[in-house]
Amino acid sequence: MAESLTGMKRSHYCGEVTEKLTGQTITVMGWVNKQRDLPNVIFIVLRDRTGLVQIAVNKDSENYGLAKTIRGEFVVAAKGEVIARTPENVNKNMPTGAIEIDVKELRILSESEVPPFQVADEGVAIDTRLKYRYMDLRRPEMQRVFEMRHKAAQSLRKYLSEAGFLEIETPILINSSPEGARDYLVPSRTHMGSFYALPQSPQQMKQILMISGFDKYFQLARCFRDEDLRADRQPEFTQIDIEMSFADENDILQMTEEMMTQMFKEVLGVEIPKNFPRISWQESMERFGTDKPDTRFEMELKDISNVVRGSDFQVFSGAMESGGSVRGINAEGCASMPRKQIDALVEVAKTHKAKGLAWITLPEDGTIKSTISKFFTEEQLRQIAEKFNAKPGDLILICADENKIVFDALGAVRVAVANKSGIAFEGFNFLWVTEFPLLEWSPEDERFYASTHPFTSPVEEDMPLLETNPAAVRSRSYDLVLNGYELGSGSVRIHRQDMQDRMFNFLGFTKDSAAESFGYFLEALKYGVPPHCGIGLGFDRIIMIMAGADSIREVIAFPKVKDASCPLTNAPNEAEAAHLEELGIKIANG
RNA sequence: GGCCCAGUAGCUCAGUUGGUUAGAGCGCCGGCCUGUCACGCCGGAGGUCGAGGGUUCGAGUCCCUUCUGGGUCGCCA
Repeated sequence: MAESLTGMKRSHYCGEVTEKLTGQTITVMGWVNKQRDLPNVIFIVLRDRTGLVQIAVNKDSENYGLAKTIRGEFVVAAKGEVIARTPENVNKNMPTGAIEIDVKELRILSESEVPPFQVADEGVAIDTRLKYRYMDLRRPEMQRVFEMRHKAAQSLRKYLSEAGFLEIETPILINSSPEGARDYLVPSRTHMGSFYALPQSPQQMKQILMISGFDKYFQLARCFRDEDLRADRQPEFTQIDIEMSFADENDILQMTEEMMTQMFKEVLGVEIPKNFPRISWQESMERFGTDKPDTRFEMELKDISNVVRGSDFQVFSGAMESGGSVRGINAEGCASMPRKQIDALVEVAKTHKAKGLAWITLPEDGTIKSTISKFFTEEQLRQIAEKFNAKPGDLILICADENKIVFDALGAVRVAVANKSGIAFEGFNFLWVTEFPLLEWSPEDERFYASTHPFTSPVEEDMPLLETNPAAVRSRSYDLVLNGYELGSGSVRIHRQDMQDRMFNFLGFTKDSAAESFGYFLEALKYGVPPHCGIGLGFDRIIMIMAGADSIREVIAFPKVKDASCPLTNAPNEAEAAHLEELGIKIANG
């Protein structure tokens, strides 16, 4: 039977019991990691969040009978003397392996049914782990992750506080915003038929805080987006949300760099080189085919449009005639890649709407082979290879199409090749990608939308293009990228009413529709707005990369699965009829 | 919404060309074992092969549908 705690007080964590405590009487409490029942003694290995320690109950002990009944995952309190083990009995695989606790008093604080899986097990399926997340989280590696997460949050708070930022909470129940991700809606009881929305980010509230005079703000803000999940995307996540006034992009970038390097140093002990590289969005696309390049390896894209111009190969000439381009990458040392693997790369390209890939191989014997040798002489092929600085043993993969498709396809193929060819991915390569296009054309709606949000400041000198070539207008925006992941983005905001009006006007808002969507915000813009800018960084994603995890679920205590449900709580669940009625809600097809 | 992958004991998995009573390791239960530490030894329990339908003399295995999970495209200001 489980007993109460009365009279026992934990004096040490399991992992803290070292040889220095030899001879002392201590009390530890924890979960039973393992029980070994030998003829004359029962060993129990206790676990808490600091580690493991072995306790021993001898056959002649009054606690022996109780110890016999102890099973895995029982919660146990043990008081006893720390004993130094004899040299031959030291367990070198355990940090506390030089000692054990000779139990004088033993209590079962709580019993456990046979657990669905063993805490020590590795490779348990994710849905099982999440259903019994409390068991899963007992695993030492999970405990380390959340310890790290905590340290990271502490480091950020310390840095920002010392830099003069104030942590201010913003509401979770806000208005739905017309652009951007799908909002989670919350029905209002007091305003039947009206809904709150959960924030996708505290964007407008933090800008209002700038208008309010809190010139440096931050928050570890919970954000919500009702969109499909990915390995690095959850519907509910934490953002390091920052905004500062009387500052421009240089201030934000420099501050963020300091904050991140300090955090990596404090949490991982890793020195990140100062001055993160900065490249424009345009350059990023042309060199890497993506706006979030993994720069731990090169394999950059090369434009060979000029080399193949005028060729008889319809795929190439057609792409260029319609304004596209012919580009490729050099998969170094991949000339002997099996056909099957190349086909897999072609499939990757096709996923991104490319019609296919052409390739040129340079076998070690100095010859040159290609899928397009029908259309090009050997000299022309060598000319192309030259463009890629290709040498014997290399494989060149080429894509021709409209630019967006070429970039998307080759960007994805570049990563796929890197994954396949066993390139060592080491270190933490931060970089800034700046000057994203301000606007994005939507073919379905036949109009431009703000690429980020409608408060992003354009690059001043591009403003005239708003009327002539809107797609070419750059924004004063910046993304922080780490190892191929977008950690977050930010921008200099529009702080002048006239420019904000011009943007809304361009985006097709009428005075009324703008007022309806952003009324309070537009109103606030009338009363003195400091120049300001900010950034939002995905905290979970940063921790994922720091922890070396391949899924964001590994660093969120209670994450959602693919369909945005929670295997532990079974959220979401159906509402009571009475509750719905109170809210004035009828479920269609119910 | 599309595409790809997986689903066999509590957990992780094997199961050949469609062929006898579906296996292993761990875990669990019982017994034994003079200090183990991934303790060891012996024995035992435990299965709707995700579900439903079909083909077949015969289906874990082939086909269809469906469910669950993972990845991804769309989507994600």
